[in-house]
Amino acid sequence: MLRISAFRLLGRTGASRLSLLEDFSLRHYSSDPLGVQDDTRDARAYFTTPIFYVNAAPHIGHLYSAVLADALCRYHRLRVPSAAATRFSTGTDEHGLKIQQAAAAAGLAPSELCDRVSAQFQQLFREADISSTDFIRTTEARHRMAVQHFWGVLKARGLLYKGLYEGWYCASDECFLPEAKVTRQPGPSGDLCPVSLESGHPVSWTKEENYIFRLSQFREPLQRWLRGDPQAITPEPFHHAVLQWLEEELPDLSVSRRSSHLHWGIPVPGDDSQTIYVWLDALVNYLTVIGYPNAEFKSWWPTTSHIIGKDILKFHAVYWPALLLGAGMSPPHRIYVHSHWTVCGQKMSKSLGNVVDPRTCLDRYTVDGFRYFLLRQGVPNWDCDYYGEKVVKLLDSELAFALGGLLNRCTANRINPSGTYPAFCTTCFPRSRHAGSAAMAHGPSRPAACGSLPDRGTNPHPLHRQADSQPLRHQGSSQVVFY
RNA sequence: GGCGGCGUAGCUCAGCUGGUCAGAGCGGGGAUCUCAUAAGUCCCAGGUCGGAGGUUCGAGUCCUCCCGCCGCCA
Repeated sequence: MLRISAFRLLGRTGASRLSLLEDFSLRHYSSDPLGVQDDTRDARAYFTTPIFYVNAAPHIGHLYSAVLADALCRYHRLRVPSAAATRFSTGTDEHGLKIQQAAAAAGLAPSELCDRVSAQFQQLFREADISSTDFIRTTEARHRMAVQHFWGVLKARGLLYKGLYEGWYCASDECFLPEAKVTRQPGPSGDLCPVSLESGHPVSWTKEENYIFRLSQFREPLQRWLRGDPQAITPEPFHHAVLQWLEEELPDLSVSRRSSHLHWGIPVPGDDSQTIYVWLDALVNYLTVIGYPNAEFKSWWPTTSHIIGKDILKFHAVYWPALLLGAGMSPPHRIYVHSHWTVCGQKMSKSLGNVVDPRTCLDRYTVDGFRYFLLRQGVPNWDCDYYGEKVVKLLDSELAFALGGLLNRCTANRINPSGTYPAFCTTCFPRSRHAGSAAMAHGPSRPAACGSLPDRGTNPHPLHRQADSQPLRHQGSSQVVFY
């Protein structure tokens, strides 16, 4: 879809904004992978990525979420150009036992660790040209206030109660587990130790008093919400998956932990012995950003679209809507779910050593190139596979040869001696923060602007590299490339 | 074991709500251009739409059974 629309944009002379938007609305691209049929057209829209846990450096899955959200956001801006109509939030999730433990291991205060890793995410998103309007960190004061207020609302509505929880608890995963999800493995001393069936992390029998959220009460309202809005969660298989979860028993949710064990978080209002469960804490960020609990947030909620990975579907499609209903609010307008990227057919993992550094990709394939690849080759419904050759071939074929070839022909002196070009529509191509973006080039200045682009010198296949092991070379040459 | 999702050209995927008896990109084969970055343009081959039944005037699309993969529950 991007190719076609880019083609059309380039081909048009003096395209007005209105006719352009009309054109878009008239076209029927059934290949649109996200099923974006924005039925709240001309309304303001608020897009969010998940907030990313700062226990590790960002990977391409994080970037993929951000790029998807960015694309949706930019698309909405094209439809509704007013600066006040679109809002896009991303950020970092900075509370939790893992952060607490990782910081201790590194000899840092948790806040120092958070500052470092959050900065990495911010840097990545800047480099990737993610046009978010907000970046939130759950350690901010406004967030603490929002969460505590939200808690107070739930409490006032009788949806929280103190309960004694007894069961297996996994500190690493920060969750309680039913017996069925626990297995035994040989421990260091040879005896069998209980571990999580999923993660393999140790679990221990825990008996403690926590605050419990009456999640079970929302099983039917959640079902009604989803059945009443088949588009609430897309793609459709994920909608089905959530409905299936709701066919089963939905037990109440423990939403706090002992402060003596977990102190890096937000204390329960009026009870310092308990810390608010990190997922409740994290999910409220979506409200914090838009001003909750001040009344202003209502102008952005619920016209909200969450872009999430499938691994956190349950939190966003079951717990979060239930919490919102409990607090007297509507669930989000849309939840767009994407799958994961594998690398050469294998899941990324540190132990395999195949984690792909997104900043390396942005450098190697250019920012727009890698963004294009993620959007063009990504299929939300399925896990998609990344390998260097695939990226290179796609960019060569579609950007360099097809689109780039068109540009070069149009700008060649033999073909266009007067150097006359249509002006770029600035609505469609807002000034990029990246120097050298071809979109900046218009009119006679194009050659000069494009001259700053990486060129291919004498190498006929500049992006053809063996298994993304060699970086693109920049050579001094008068020839330019569209990227 | 129960429930749910998925299975479309060599590869990656569109094909939503039954109706030009299936398309795109890549890959493959052929032709052509030499203007522009040794690239472009055009044409072609390639599909038991997992298998078998059924409903229907008509099914990739609906129903049943079977096979395979994935997920949830037990």
